[in-house]
Amino acid sequence: MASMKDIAARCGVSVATVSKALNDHSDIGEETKARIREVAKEIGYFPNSMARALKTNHTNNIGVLFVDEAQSGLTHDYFSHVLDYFKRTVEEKGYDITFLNNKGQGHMSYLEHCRYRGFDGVVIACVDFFDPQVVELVQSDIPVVTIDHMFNNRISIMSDNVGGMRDLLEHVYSLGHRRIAYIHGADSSVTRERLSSFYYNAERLGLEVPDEYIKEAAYRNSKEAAEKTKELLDLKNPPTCIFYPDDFACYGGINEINDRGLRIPEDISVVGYDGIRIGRHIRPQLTTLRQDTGMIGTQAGEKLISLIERPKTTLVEQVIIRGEVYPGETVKRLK
Amino acid sequence: MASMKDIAARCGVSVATVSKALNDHSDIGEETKARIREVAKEIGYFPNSMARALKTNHTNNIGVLFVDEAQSGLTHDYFSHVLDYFKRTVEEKGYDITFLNNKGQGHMSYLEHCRYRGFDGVVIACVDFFDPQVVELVQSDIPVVTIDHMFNNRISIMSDNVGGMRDLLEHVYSLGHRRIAYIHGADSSVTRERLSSFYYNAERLGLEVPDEYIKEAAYRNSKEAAEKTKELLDLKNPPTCIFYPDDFACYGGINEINDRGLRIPEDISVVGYDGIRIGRHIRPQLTTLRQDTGMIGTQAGEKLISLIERPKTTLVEQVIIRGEVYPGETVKRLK
DNA sequence: GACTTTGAATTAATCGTTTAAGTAATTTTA
DNA sequence: TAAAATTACTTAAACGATTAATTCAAAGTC
Repeated sequence: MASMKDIAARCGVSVATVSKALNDHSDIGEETKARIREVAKEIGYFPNSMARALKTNHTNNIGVLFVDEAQSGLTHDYFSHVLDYFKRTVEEKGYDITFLNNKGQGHMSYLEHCRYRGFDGVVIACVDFFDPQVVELVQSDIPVVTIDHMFNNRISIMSDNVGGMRDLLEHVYSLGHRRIAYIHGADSSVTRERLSSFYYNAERLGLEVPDEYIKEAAYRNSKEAAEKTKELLDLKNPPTCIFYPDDFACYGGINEINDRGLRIPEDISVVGYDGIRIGRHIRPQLTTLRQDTGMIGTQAGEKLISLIERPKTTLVEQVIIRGEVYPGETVKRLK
Repeated sequence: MASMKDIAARCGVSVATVSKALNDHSDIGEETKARIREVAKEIGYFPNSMARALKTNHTNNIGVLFVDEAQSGLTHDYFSHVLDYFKRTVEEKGYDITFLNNKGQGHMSYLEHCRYRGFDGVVIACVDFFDPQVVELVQSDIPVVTIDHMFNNRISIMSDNVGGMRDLLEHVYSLGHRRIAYIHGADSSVTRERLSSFYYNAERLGLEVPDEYIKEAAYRNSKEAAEKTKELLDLKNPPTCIFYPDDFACYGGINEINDRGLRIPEDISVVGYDGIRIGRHIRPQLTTLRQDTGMIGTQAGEKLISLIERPKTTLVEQVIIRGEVYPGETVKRLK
């Protein structure tokens, strides 16, 4: 409400002087600066972000594109934690975050929406990375950081799926398991990484992986996971341990197993992926790979701001964030 | 990037004409309008929201204040769903949402942050409603909708805690339970509503509620819930059913009960609150009160937009959103 | 003492829109 | 047919900031 004009009037100087004083330019006298700053505080002045953005071409606002299939990514345990850390990181540096969408006035595309709002940068996660609108946005001149998907010449923050799957497999192997099945998620770059790591490390460890041990079920879909579990349990030579697409889906498998009167982990072992909070609060505690959402969100924030503020000197790279095996109680030590 | 100036140049008209044509004013000829619209589409013109906001004093941007204790409310299952629906509702009407915070540049208060960004309105949930900065914001002239907390002369959307607790109690009563304990959450207006409804309806149903049946444990804290559960189970005359602050906390109680070798619901019944998604995917399915996050979020969005666009004719009221008992499998039918 | 430099401010243009007020041409009205 | 009304524009100011260019006085230099 209070503008520079008000301060200028009260101090008997021009608006330009006020602007320069508040931005601490060198060509304003110290006493004048002090007086202006005092009056500014007194009348509760804060700059108008729109006016400033109009002139400076930067808004201190970051666009967030998190679009889950049906939902908005907000209700996705893994991504909501990532977003939470991202938010805290950028807010501390004076940036705000606004959700990107393509549903609004005039059906703007994501890129158009970015220009409309003048976002300084964008973080993208949890979307269909083959959506033409997403591709268009990534290829534009707007600073972009993607999470869990790589693009050429763009910064991405990647959860270490290859290492995570290796660690999980080694963990389970070290507990004596040799017949391990993997119900993987729907096709995506994340799925491919985990799956190829699974095959690679299984071979390295000398495990046999019959084709019928590999199934597909949608992420976060307990029903599909239960169905695939049923198929696995019905095999002549069933696995001793089943890997699931994620923790949520894993509970679908657990239900199916319990429904058959089998116990976990005594009769069969299960392994999730993500490390969702509730998994540590329900018995038996889920054996899973805890993805480091804190580091992923924080790194995404820091890299994006660096890219915005120092485009030349910011290294465009893929940052790999390691996860950690959470031992839990759902994998039995064999013999 | 493309501005009205570009369109004006290409069409050989003034910028004012372009503005009026695109806003469909009546004093521009139809053919001219058509031509301008065509060129606008052709060069991919979209208005600059900052410039427009500067002039019109409205941004089509809504501030969201969701601040959980440690977290940001994003990782809170109940609120993240509410926010998700809120987001969809307002985005469809051309509004964007930006998170409010007081951590940024110059440590702006929430209200200052609102003025800085020029939010057309604000939705508040999941915060400490006694925080002076929150109070200041609510009392300001900015259109506000609060969720789950009432302020005088302000619109609020309230989950029906009184009705929810009544329905739960009646449900459990109808299954034959007479000794019902309640571990309630930390003090807040929500807690008070539920607790007083618990007492009121217990009396109405002729239930005796000994003081030692009422305990307090923090929301979403499975450890505290487990401790209180232990105290309840150790009573000379333990309850046959325990109510928890919320679903998440309920799992703490379930663990404690299982650790004692007691079965749910055969030996003791438990009841949560919220209706979190995972509760329907883990056996035994939680008996709980499903709060209607969809309706709460949607109503909050619609009322706020109404307040923004039609301040005079928008009824300032408390909208109560009923929940629904989800029967689940954790309450035993007694005889 | 005339000339340059430095310091501290002001002026004016600009960012991309919106909109009240003005203008010129055409049409309507009596 | 002259005055009034309508149509279709343009001009110019404004929103609240930033910043290049300018001014003017005081101080420094030779």
